[in-house]
This record gives sequence, structure tokens and C-alpha cells, in this order.
Amino acid sequence: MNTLAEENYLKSIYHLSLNSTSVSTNQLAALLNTKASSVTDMLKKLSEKGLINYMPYQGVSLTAAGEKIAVIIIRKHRLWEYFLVEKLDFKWDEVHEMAEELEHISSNELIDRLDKFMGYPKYDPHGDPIPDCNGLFKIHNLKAVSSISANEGGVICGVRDHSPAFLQYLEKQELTIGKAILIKDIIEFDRSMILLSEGKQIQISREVANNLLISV
Amino acid sequence: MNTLAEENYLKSIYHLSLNSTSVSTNQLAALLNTKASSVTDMLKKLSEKGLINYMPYQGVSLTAAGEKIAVIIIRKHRLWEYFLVEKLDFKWDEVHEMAEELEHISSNELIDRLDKFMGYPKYDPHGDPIPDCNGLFKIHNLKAVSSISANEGGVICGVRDHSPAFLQYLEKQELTIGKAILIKDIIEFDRSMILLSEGKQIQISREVANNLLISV
DNA sequence: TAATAAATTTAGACAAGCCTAAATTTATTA
DNA sequence: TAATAAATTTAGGCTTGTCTAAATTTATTA
Repeated sequence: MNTLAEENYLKSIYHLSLNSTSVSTNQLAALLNTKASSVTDMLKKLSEKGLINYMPYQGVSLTAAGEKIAVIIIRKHRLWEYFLVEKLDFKWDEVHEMAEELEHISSNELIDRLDKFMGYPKYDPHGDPIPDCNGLFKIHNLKAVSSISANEGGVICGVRDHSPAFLQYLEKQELTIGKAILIKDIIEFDRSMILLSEGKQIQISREVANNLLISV
Repeated sequence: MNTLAEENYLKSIYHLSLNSTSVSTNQLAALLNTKASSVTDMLKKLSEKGLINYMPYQGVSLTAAGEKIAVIIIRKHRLWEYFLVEKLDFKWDEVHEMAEELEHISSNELIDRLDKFMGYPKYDPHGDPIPDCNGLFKIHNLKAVSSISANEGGVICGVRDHSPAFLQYLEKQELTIGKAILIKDIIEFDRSMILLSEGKQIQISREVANNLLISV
């Protein structure tokens, strides 16, 4: 099996790959809170193991084998988050750190049974899709609230920023997964938005609108 | 916090301390599948951290601080085993390795909520007592079946050997936790025993009787 | 109790994964 | 396109936890 550090690198490469075909050393260093030179060391190792495509100075991408491992880790992370929120009553802003540890528990049988125990959930508490036991999942096509126009609306289905601070703010504003919203108005000055949700008006900044995702 | 290796040493010292006041370097090396010299290195480290009492050549014991940590790890181990068996339908011989990983998940809040979720169980699937959130638990006074006489009996409440092979054997013989048994006869030749359990006669070897624990 | 055996510790190495500092490659800009 | 800046890699080192081999201490036994 792979070490904890290797798994975290694969996971990070996977996440960064969603925004660009190739991932740079510095991007990884920033995300993993480490130094570029440490990243280079690990990239060589992962490359030798056949888990990434790596050409010095040219960035990296996952091989099929590497992606498979990354997706399993993400499956574990999201299923544990679901468990913590739905079964142990944690709040959605409290579970990330615990899931970061739990995602490295090696047994796949364990995670498959956990999945069954919870009724095969499709989305985690932040709206992110949970890969099935074969690593398959649909990336549903969400839009940032900031990208839609006045008098349009949709249902909140995800967040771009997963930080506790942002999640706590949304919780307080009752802008949580599943809530329907409508854009009432967009303030020209700072492009902040007035939303209507469950009959209440809520004003959110451009920053918040950028990080709140809806299906339209 | 402590490293994974440190936690495993503390846990091992705790378990070995149940049979003798002082634990030797070689005992630890055997249990931890490592070399005596590696054990010595770690004992110095744990001693400096104030978690063990260590005098070179004289063996070790846990300090109050060390025991506290060890008991929390055992609490985690047993609660996760209970979860795996009661909620995820694993068999009692399948859960040890998974629990060995899960016991190192750091959050105490998580384990306390898991405890609550399961209704504060008192014993794990092998009959071992689960320490409460303060580390308290009763060591119930069990006897090996081999230590009792013909026409005496009791209820199966634990095992001394936790190996899958032994547990699978007991499962097949239906000699599981909670079953009442009575000693019908003891064969003088090899001191094997004829048990009566739920109307059925079962013959077990001395070896098995030594590792099967009952409350009388 | 002296000699031997067993247990334990010390010394010196090694791999993983990280670091800093220096060198190299690629990108940018005058 | 030459010079500079940014990104990346290389070189050499550190810590943790392990190892083997040698030295030391404790236990056993003749």
C-alpha cells in the first residue's frame, strides 16, 4: 500500500487537476503546506511508482493508477464526513479534520460497508459527490451564485470554499444545501447580491456569491 | 500529541503490565514485532516525556500520564470494534486489524459521540470491558474454563486468545459470548473437557479451555 | 563464585519525508 | 534577444523509527 504522505500528494494532485490539465510543483507545495523541494522529491517517488506522469519542470498529472487511488481516498473522505454529520451529529464545519485522518484507514471492505450502512449517499454534507465503490460519480454542473443574473435562481448544491468560517457564516444565514434561492437584485457598486430564500431577504457579498454553488 | 509508534508502545506496555508489575525490553520487542535495540531507543524517548518509569536493565512501567493515554487508546480500539460488529456486521474475528488503525484517530470528541451513538456499550465483541470517557472500567473477575471442576459452569464472557483462528473455532462450536456452559466431564488422559451448552455436548481441548473465560 | 548465557544497551547506519541554500531551467520584459 | 525574474531541481542535512553488530550488564549454573 501507499504511505500517508503519498496518499495526500495524490489527493492534492487530483484536486488541483480539476482546474488545469497540468499541476505545478509550487501549487502542490502551497496546498500541502510544504516546500517546493520536498514536492520534487515526492514527485520522483510517485513517478517511479507509476502513479503520476512527471517530466522535470513540466508539471504533473495522475496516471490511471494514480487517479484510481485518489478517487478512493476522496470516496473515503466524503463517506466519513457523511457519517460524522448524519450519524454522530457533527456540524458541517466540524468534520473536515477528522475526515482527513479517517480517509487513510486502509480497508476498502470497511468503507463499502459504511456506505451500505448509510444507504449509499450520493453527496457529502458540503454537496460534493461521493464516488461509488468503483470510483464512479457524476460531477454535477453547478454555477456560482455570482455568475447568474437578477430574477434568476436555483437550489444551493455546493460550496467552493470549505473553510469552517465560510460554512459557519452560511449556516447562520440559513444558506445551506438544499435551500432554494432567487436573486432579487445586484448592487452595482460592489456587485453584492440580494437573495430571496424562504421568504427572507439576505444580502451577500460578491466574495460569498463566488463561493456558493447552485444548480439552475 | 503522540506519534503512532509511541501510542503503540504505550498500549503494549499497558497490556503486558496486566501480567507483571514490570515489563521487559524483550517482551515489548516480541509483542511489537521489532528488535530490542529499537525498543530501548523508544523507551528513552517515552521516559523523557514522562510517560513511563524506566531504569536501564530494570524494565518499565507506565506513569499515571502514560496509563491515561494507553487507556484512551484501548477505549478507542474497543468502541471501534463494537461499531464494526454491531453496526457494520463484521464478524468478531475480522475486526482487530481495522481497529488497530482506527484507535489512532485523534479526536476524543469523535469517540465520545460514537460511544453515545451506540448506547454506551460496556463490553466489546470479545467480552473485553470498554473504558468510559474518563478511562474508568471494571475488570470483571473471569476464570478460565480449564480452572473449574466437573459439574460446575458459568457464562462465557471473554477470551484470552484473540486470534482469528481461535475465534473462528469458537464461532463454529457456538461457544460465543453470553452462552451458558456446564462442565460435564473432564478426561483424565489429556484433561480435555466435555461441555454442555444449550443441550448440546461439546468436547474442547485443554488448550481451548485455557483460553475461554467464564463468569461463575 | 567463576564462567557462561541471556538480556539489554550502545554505536553506527539507513529510509522516509521534510528542510535550507545553491544551482539550473523556464518565463518575462526591457 | 539579452538580462532579469520566477519556478523548479539538486545538494546536503535533519528527525523519527527502524536495523545489525558489538559492548555491557544481569542472571544462571557448574
